[in-house]
Parts: sequence; structure tokens; C-alpha cells
Amino acid sequence: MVEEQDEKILAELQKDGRATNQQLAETVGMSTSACWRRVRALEESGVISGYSALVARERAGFATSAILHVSLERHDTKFVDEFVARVMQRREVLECFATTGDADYHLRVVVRDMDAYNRFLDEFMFRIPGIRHVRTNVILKEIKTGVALPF
Amino acid sequence: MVEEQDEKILAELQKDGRATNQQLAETVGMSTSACWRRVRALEESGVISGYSALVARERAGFATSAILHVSLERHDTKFVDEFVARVMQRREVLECFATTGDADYHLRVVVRDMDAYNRFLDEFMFRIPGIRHVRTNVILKEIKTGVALPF
DNA sequence: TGATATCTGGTAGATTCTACCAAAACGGAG
DNA sequence: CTCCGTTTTGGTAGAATCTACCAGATATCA
Repeated sequence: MVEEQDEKILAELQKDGRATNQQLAETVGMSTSACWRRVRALEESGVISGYSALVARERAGFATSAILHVSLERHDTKFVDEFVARVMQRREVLECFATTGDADYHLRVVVRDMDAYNRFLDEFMFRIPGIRHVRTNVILKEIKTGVALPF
Repeated sequence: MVEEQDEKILAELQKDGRATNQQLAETVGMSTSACWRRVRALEESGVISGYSALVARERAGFATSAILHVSLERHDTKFVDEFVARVMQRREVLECFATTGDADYHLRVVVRDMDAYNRFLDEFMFRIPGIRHVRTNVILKEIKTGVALPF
């Protein structure tokens, strides 16, 4: 489905999401029209789900971030769906994964400062029904924040 | 430093990193030239650190991902620097954060299948000097994988 | 107020996009 | 191997876009 030339394109567009079609065609070694059609196909098939500017968190004024381990009291769809729905619409939550292990969910949360994080917990997290336990691990240093899949 | 109009631009470019300057200028309500100059300034000042195509992990053939909690034996710069250097160049490691709490580091790792993950542990992670403990939490479901800061 | 620096919107040539075309490459069926 | 239908390719041209400049407006501060 995704073949070698496509992977080259994806790798390149992950590195530079605003590369012109001409640059792209040259680096992957095909004509501009062939390249353009492949990119379009990747977009329409949903392999490329979108494009985004990568914004430097601290420079943009978000000084605080944390990783949360969340466990639910019970795992009825009712509670799970409610949890997922709330997390989805809360923009401070950049990532949320259901995982094996002690906690049910791993969340990464980004806010402007500790005060905002405190409010996030009080006004949002602790009010979600069916939460058993929340453990906060404050992020001391971002070693690496990548988005590019390792083709 | 980053003012209100800039935040509008950043928000929009996070949503659509390939928006044309004209679209952008219209949605944030300024002239194309003023908008273009602001974008350029945001790029050059490093607030915008780059652009990336967002690739659907599973559709692109990466079926397996996990969150790792890693602790180091000792925290001399020697070991820390070595750990950081190795993690930086290993492309399966999409994210790595130094955190408070039990583990020293939280990593998110993406691979094609469980076999590749096993190799990742054996050939990479377990060979890093000074590792005390590695706990794997397999990601069962990606609820949310966002990159956009919550302006 | 006046001088200076900064920002604004508009413009035009250069670049790039994108929908089309005919030709080439591919893949079975006979 | 040859034929025919399908898919993919490279090229092209008009439309859209970018980007470096301009003169004028606005802000800053002594």
C-alpha cells in the first residue's frame, strides 16, 4: 500500500512539511507531476493526516508540562467514553494513550505555568467521574519531542 | 514577545501548516504582506521551529508503540550525557522527557511490530551503560496524539 | 512637537501549483 | 511473444502564490 517511493516522500515531508513540490520531486528522484500525484494520493488516503507548524513550547510561553498517569475506578464503557470525550476536547492535553501497566492512561499536558496546571487538575482532571488515581510527573527537561515516524 | 496576532498565526499554522499566506492573512485579519513578515519573523526567531507532515502511524505501517520508564543507575553527567546522546540519534524514540517521580525518563517509542520492539530493547536500550531499570508500557490505543499548543 | 524607528498595505516579477495531455511501463489473457 | 486495457509517467500552460521591494501610516521617546 505504502511503497518505497512513498516512504521517501513521507520522510521528506516529515522533515520539511512546507517543502515545495519541486524540491520534493528532486530529493526523491521523480518528476514533479508524478511526485505531486503521489503526495495528493497520500493525503486523500489519509496516510498524511495533515500538516502542522512545530512551535517551540517555551518560546511560545508554555513553561510547564507534565506527564500524568491516570487510573479509572471502573472500566465500563460509560466511564471510559466519558473520560475519552473529556480528554479529547481539553486542549492542554496534547497526548493521551491507553497503556498496559499500572496506570490505564498516560497523558502529556502542556500549560503556561504551574498555576495553570493546578487549575487544570482542580477544574478538569479531578472532576472527571470514575477517576481512581492521578499521578503527576512534572517534565524537567524535554530531551526530544519528535513527530517523524522512523522510516 | 509573542503577541496576540502572532498567537493567531501560530494557532492557524498549527492547524494547517500548509495554509497559503493569503488564507492565513485572511483568517487572522491582516494584509498578506504584514502576515508574511510576521510568519517569517516567527520562523527566524525560532518560535516556529519547523513544519511537518503528520503521518498516520498505523496506515504507514507502524503497528506497535510503547511508553518506557527508564531509570539510570547513577546521575553523573558522564552517564546522563551518554544516555541523552544515544536516545537523540535513535529514530524509534519519538519523545524523551526527564521527569520527576519514580522513573528518570519517559520515552515514547514507535516501531513496525513487536519483533522490532524486542530488537530495540535488546540491541539498543539494554546496552546503554548505567541503566538501572526499564519498564515497558505497551500502548493499547492512541486516544489523542496532538502537536498543537493550546493558545 | 519633532525625529527616528517600526510597522503597515500594495505591487510586480519570479516562482510554484495543479489540471490536463500524450507517451511509456505494466500485467494478464490468448 | 503479442495484444489490449490499466496504470503510471513526464511535460506543459494558465492560474495561483510567493517574496522582495516601495511609499505611507503609526508608534516611541527625548
